[in-house]
Formats: sequence, C-alpha cells, structure tokens
Amino acid sequence: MINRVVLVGRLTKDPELRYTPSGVAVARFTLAVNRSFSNQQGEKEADFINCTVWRKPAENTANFLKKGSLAGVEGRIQTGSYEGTDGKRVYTTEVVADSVQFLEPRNSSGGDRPQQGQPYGGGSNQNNQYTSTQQNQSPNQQNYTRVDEDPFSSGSGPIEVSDDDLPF
Amino acid sequence: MINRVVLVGRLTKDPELRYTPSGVAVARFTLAVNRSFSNQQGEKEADFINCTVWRKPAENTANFLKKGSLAGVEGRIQTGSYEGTDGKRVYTTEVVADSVQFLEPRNSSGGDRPQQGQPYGGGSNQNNQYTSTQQNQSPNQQNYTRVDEDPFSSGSGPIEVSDDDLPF
Amino acid sequence: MINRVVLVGRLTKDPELRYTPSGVAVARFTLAVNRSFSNQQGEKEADFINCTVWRKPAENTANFLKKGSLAGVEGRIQTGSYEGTDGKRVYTTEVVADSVQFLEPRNSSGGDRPQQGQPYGGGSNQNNQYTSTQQNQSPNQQNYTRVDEDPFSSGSGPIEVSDDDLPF
Amino acid sequence: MINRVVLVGRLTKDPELRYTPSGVAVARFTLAVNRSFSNQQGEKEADFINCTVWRKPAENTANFLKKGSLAGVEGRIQTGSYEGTDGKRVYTTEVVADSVQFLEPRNSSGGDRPQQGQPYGGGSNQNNQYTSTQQNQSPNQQNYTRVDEDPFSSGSGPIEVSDDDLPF
DNA sequence: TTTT
DNA sequence: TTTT
Repeated sequence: MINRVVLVGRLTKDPELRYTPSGVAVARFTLAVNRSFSNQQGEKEADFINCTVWRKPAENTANFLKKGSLAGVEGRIQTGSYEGTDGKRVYTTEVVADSVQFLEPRNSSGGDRPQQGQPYGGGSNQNNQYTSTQQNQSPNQQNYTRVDEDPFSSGSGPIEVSDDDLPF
Repeated sequence: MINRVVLVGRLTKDPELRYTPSGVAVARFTLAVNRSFSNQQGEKEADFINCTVWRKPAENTANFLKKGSLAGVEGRIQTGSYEGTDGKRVYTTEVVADSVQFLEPRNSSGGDRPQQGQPYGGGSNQNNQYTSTQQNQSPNQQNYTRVDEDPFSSGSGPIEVSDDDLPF
Repeated sequence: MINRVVLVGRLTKDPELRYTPSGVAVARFTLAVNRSFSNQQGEKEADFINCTVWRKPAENTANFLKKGSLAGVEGRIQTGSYEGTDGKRVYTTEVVADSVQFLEPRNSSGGDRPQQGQPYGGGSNQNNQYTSTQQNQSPNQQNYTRVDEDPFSSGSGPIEVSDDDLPF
Repeated sequence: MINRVVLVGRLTKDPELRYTPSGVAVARFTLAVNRSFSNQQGEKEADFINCTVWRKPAENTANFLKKGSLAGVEGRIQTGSYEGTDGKRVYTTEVVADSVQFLEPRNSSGGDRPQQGQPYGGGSNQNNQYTSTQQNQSPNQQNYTRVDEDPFSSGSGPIEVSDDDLPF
C-alpha cells in the first residue's frame, strides 16, 4: 500500500493555523497548482488542493508562507467524511503533508509576511499558547523528516519549514 | 508546478467503463489504500481514493482489474466542481491516472475476470456501447507512458495496463 | 528541495543485512523495475536500482523479502563517492528507502523464505547480535512512517515492513 | 512496476545540450538537492543527481535554465552500463526527466541567461549545431505531458519547459 | 458507497 | 472560496 503525493504550487490564501485541545498545531491551506496543458477552450486551468500539516511544520508554514507563496508539499492523500448540515454524508479528500517547503527566494515577496509574535491562532514559533480547537485526527500519525535548528537564520535559498523538534 | 501521485491499493469495486460521445474511453474506480499506522483506537484505517483513467488504459483497467485487485496508479490530483441537486456547488478531488498497473500474479484472483477474446471497446464490464456522457475534460490531456503490444501475451508478473496505442 | 522516489519491482537477490558497530541494522538489495516501453530492438529492458534501508524496516526486509519478491519502495536518491582500488573517485547513486512494502500475497512465493532465527548477518527480528561493519552513513537520518506491532500476525494481503518500533 | 522520481533542486552547472545523429535534442545537467537533515558532524549535505531530458524539453532546459537555477524534475531512474577505459564495466544511474520546470521568478537570476530571440535548436548553451553523438537510448521512450505554445510569452511565475510540440 |  |  503506497500513497505518496508531491506538489509544487502557490497558496491561494494565508495558511490557517489552529491548535487542538491538547496543544498540537495544525495548519491548513490550499495550493493552486497550474496545469501544464490547456483545456478545449485553450485556457490553462489549475487544481486547488487542500492541504493539512501538523505540529512544527504547521507553525513554520504559518510563519513563512502566505497568499501567493510558492511551496512544495510532500505527503499523502487522506479521505474522510462528516455529517453535512442537511444530514447527508459529505466526503472529503485532502493532502496531509509530511513536509512543506518554501520555494521562494527570501526577498522575493517582501513586506506583509506575518512577523514573529503575530496572531495566527496565537501560535508563532516562540509564542505558542494553545487555542482550543476540535481535534478529529490523531496528531501523532505524522512523521517529520527534518530538523531545522533556526529557520530564521539562513538568508537565501528555499527554506525548509519541516521540523522534528516538537515541543510535546 | 508539480502535481504527482503514486498509489498502490485495492479496487473497492469493479471499475466502471464509459465512453464519451466522441468515443473516448474513461474508466473510474476507487482504490482502497490501507494506512500504515493505527488511529487512536488502535485500528488501521484506509483512504478511499477515486481514480479516473482515459483511453486505452481505461479499457485495460476494465479488462484486467476487478474488485479486490491490487493495482498501482501514477497520476495527478484533479479538482473540480459541479452544481449539486440543491443548487449548491459541490467540490470534487480525484486522481487522474496516467497509468494503471496490475500488481497481482496472473492466477491469483481467478474466476470472473473478463476473458480474452473480447473486443476492445466492446469489452467493458457492463455497458460497452458508446454511451452518452458529458465530457468536461479534454481526453488528450492525458499522457501515456507505455506501449504494450499484447497485454494478453506474457503469462506472469504484474501486467502493465497502460497503453499508447490509441484507436482514435 | 524535494527528493522523492517511489518504486515497485522485484528483488534481484536476497537482501543483505548488516549491522553497524553501534548495532544499527542496514539492508541492501537491488530492485529490478521493468520498463513499460521497448527499446529499438523491441525488447523490454529493466532498471536495476540499488536500495538501502535502515533499522527495523531493514530487518523486516531481510525477514520477509527474498529474490524475486515484488516490493514497493518509498525513499530518496542519495549520491556519494568513495576511493576506488585504483585511487580514482567512484561516484555512487542509490535509493535510501524510508519504507519497504511486501506486495505479494502471503502464500504466493512459498517455501524457502528465510525463517526467523536464521542467519542473514546474524540478524533476525529477535536474534540480532551485531556484526561488525563500517558505518559511513548516519543511521538517524531515516524517518520511519509506520508502526507494525507484529508483522508476523496478519495472514493476508501486502505486508508493511516499515517500522518505527526501534530497539535503540 | 513503478519508477517515479520527483526532484526540486539547483543546477550545478549550465545544462549541456547535444543532438543525436538523427537530430534529437538531449540535455544533461546535475541537480544539487540539499538534504533536509544534518550529518553527524552537523553539516547539511546535498545529493548531486544526474538528469537527462530529451526533445523539446531538452531545448527548453538549455534555453531557460543555467547554473544555480531552481528547477523541478519529474521522471524515472534509469540504470545502464558502459565499458570503462580500463575495460571494466562501469554502472550508471541517472534520472530521465519527462518534464523540467523552471521554478524561479523571471527576473530573479538575471544576466547571462540566453536571451529570447535566439532560435530554438540554435540556442543551446554551447555547441548547438547538430553534433554527432552516440545514441544508446530510444528518444521516443519519453512521454511529454505538456504543450507550451510560446514559452517566451508569459512574463511571470514558474515556467513550464516541457513540451510536446516536437519538430520531428 | 468501500479493498485484503 | 482560489495562486502567479
């Protein structure tokens, strides 16, 4: 059984960071991945792929990525379902990311990226009090490939926002 | 922009083969991919991933795979939407396969698999006349990696059901 | 920076299991992956891809896979070099697997699969005295996605030989 | 049999473009992919992965990428061998790319990139006449997913350098 | 609506 | 509900 996904695309909006009641960070965002072929009207379309990432990479995602950021995602497809408001079952498909990679030169999208200490669910890297949120997924099902000492340090090249240095 | 998916899992049902008005084959099936980790109740869950494949590999899929078959899929995630019966927009996420691979020894799941000698294009699992179906996707957006002269010939090992030898 | 590989193929020989001086298991094997297209002489060729796997999945690989086994591999490409016997630098490229999956029905290749307690570098799951071997790669660079309680227990379907339940 | 690779990294040098005797373009380059973890000395290493790409994407690669460019590659691992100068067999492992993606903003690495207006097939980095080269691989084993009308047209975002619009 |  |  193999389930592997690799994506490179752009965030359609700023990522949303939440915390589970037990304090586990989870970020959600949508990646727009432009198709390389045109449709019958000659237009280039895109796929809009919902992604979820847990723990430290979630916080890094919230801190380093924003609307329009070019990002790489490695993960797996996860399906689920929930009861819709009309009582009908709604089926969901998303990508659960093991790692998220910032693929933009450091200076390229200057300005309004959220600063350290800013809100985003209350959780920056160093200021992460935990907000109360429903947890419907085990957080420890993730595996994190990477250890980043200080993602703020190095000034150039793509930034790896995955992390294994978990505070819980 | 990269969008790549690799799956290995089992078909939850026999694949469904259809033809577009212009005669392009399209097969749909769901792959059950067991997760490698357990949830908080200690149960192993699975993801149920909807897959679509076009043209010759669609026909091969219908001819060689059935409920329970172990299959490999390479493709990309495609999102879309349609108007629901209640007028609300319904968003969809599926995998569009470039190739589908039969990963079962030839003899392993005997019995009711469609037999050879059936005509291609006549060998769908159920209704193989050219049915009328909305085509909202260019069929030639697919790329097929493989050319299989005679998928019936070799008697052992996994069978590659991708194909470039398209009749249209 | 993304480096992801997914392979499905057959072992060309029994895997080789070794232990580093510090007792870390490492298995090596070569996967034959048949190409899906033919060369100019009309022959189907294969790629022979060297794979390395560390720790528990290494032991599982040695215990469950043998020459001819159909296996799935997820990992990354790793390059390196060493001093050849003639003093020249030799460059190497291999796949370092995060996980290895046994894709064969339990009964399909019966018989001579190595039993528990058998040699293979001395290392089965429960009988793993450590042999002396050069370690030229950090073992903790691996990430293991899976936890398998008892890989001997379940009697059907593909067997996940990845594992996080590490004894060191 | 599945053999899929996805890489994102930087070219270690300008790509080398050659033509086979029959006029098929082939570009070679090496991607440096930084590892996300550190070795035992605490240093971050990289893998240096040799890549080959055929036909139109080869020309696009030569035209759009240069030393230091951030690129995405989708392809497969290919192994081979040749007779070394000392008569010994030398084994090779490389990635044959189906598509190569330029992941850098248009303006980001200015300077000596080949300018537009240069002829395709005349715009190789170095010797762009049709050189005589051994062809030991069928060029039509490649599949190209994409059609790019005019890769020079759109002025922003990552540039898809794959192409199906082949002149032979 | 799910496979072994 | 979508990015450049």
